[in-house]
Amino acid sequence: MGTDHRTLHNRVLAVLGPAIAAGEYSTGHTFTLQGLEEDFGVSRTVAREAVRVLESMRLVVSRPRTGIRVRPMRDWSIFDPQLIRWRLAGSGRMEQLRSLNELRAAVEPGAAALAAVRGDAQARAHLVVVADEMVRTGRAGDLDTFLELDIAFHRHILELSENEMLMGLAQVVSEVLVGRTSYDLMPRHPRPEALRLHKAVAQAIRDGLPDVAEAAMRAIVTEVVEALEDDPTRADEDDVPA
Amino acid sequence: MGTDHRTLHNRVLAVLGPAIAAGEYSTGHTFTLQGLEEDFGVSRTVAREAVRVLESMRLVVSRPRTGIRVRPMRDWSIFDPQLIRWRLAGSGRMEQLRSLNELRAAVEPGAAALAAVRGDAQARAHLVVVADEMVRTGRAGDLDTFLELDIAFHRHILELSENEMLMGLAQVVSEVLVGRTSYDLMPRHPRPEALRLHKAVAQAIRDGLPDVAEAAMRAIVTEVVEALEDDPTRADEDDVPA
DNA sequence: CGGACCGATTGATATCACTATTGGTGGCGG
DNA sequence: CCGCCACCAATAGTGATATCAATCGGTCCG
Repeated sequence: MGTDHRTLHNRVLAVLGPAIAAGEYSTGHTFTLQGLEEDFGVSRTVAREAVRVLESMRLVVSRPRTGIRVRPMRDWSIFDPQLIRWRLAGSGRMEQLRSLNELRAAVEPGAAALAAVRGDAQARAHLVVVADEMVRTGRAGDLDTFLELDIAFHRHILELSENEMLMGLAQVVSEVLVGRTSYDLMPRHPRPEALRLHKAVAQAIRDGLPDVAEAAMRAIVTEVVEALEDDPTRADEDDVPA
Repeated sequence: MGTDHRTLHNRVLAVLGPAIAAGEYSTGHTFTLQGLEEDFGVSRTVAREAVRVLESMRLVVSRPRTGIRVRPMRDWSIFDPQLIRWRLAGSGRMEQLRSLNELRAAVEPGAAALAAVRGDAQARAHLVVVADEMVRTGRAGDLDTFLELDIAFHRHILELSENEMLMGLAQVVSEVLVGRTSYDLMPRHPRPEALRLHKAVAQAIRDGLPDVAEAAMRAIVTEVVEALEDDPTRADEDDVPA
């Protein structure tokens, strides 16, 4: 799930990235390579590679004489799944989740409608299988498996849309779902209503009913957005599994 | 506008990135650092930094003994503006533009609606100024200035939505607009209808009319999608400016 | 006020030692 | 004779260090 920590520069990034993403260094703050070397106890090579990655995410710019400068947040590549993960780890988590879910609310209903008319029949039918699995594991309270299925479900729909950009959002959606679960923002049992809606989306897509699929998906994502706005720290009640 | 070519690793990326993005190396193809050093005549450090960037974009994975392996396209961070630019430079340009515009069609109308109710009055009013400028330079046939204004216009709306993720799409939209212009997919004079619609969006947002803004924006982006589908190689007629 | 200079800092290269992965190889057992 | 397992060695990436080049910001002097 997490980033590959085998390499040193990734371990530097695992600290530096979240720190910058969380706004601990204000826009315009400058690092020096030497400072990073000393702070993290790594060689110049490693420090530079870490900076290169941050630079490619547009979090910083590196220039001679000036050092490594934190860029304004508006420049960041905020669709980068790595950056999303970093930000979800920080204090602005709720705000970040809200933004992401608003994006999902804007995009996923349309994607569901496309999926109902574009995918091939077999792939669309498979969605119902996944939805059924979700219902089963959801009732059983197996959150880890449920998460996997939830990700697979939404990814599958985005892929059925046959639009590259929507398919690309699958990574973003995946991070949202993982983040929501790993930070205990999911109820211990998914809401029955949510399970029903997932099943409804799957069936509508299988049956080639774009309007129904869109409406049901819209219900899913708007429910999520509202749940976050209602009670940011605790999403739902429900009793504890065995 | 383009990438900073001052550094060597960026020059390597400027060749290697588009090549991978264009699919010239099939999934699973492996490079070696040594091979890259020799092919580009650069040192190991530079080759490694380039690989780090490709890795952070999820185009490749680098592992000992295996080499640097091209990942399947589904894994790529296709919202990375750099990657978008690389792909727009390649042979799949039309397909890429189509996907991007479908994304815009999904997102920008909703963003316009949000902008009409969220932004502060002064910022919303400024949009009308930009739209007027667009009409003027559009009629004059000054495509470069028009491009800048067009980018500013759409970015401004996305920023008024006060949603980080939508604001992040401004970079994507910017790449689309730049790409469409620099690859001569824009008519020499923007369509009068398009100009009118931009003005309508601006006024609706200024006047706090989300439904009107959404409808007008929808008209803009669907027109763009359809124009691409009608005639992929030539977007419009119109006579040559003075 | 403007231009030349200085030094701090990144950019680039070369080289060395280390480590992880893999694929072969040989031995043992079924 | 075939298959499985452990071990070994080749291969490539990983990390550290030293050194020089290029850049640019600020300062000092004319």
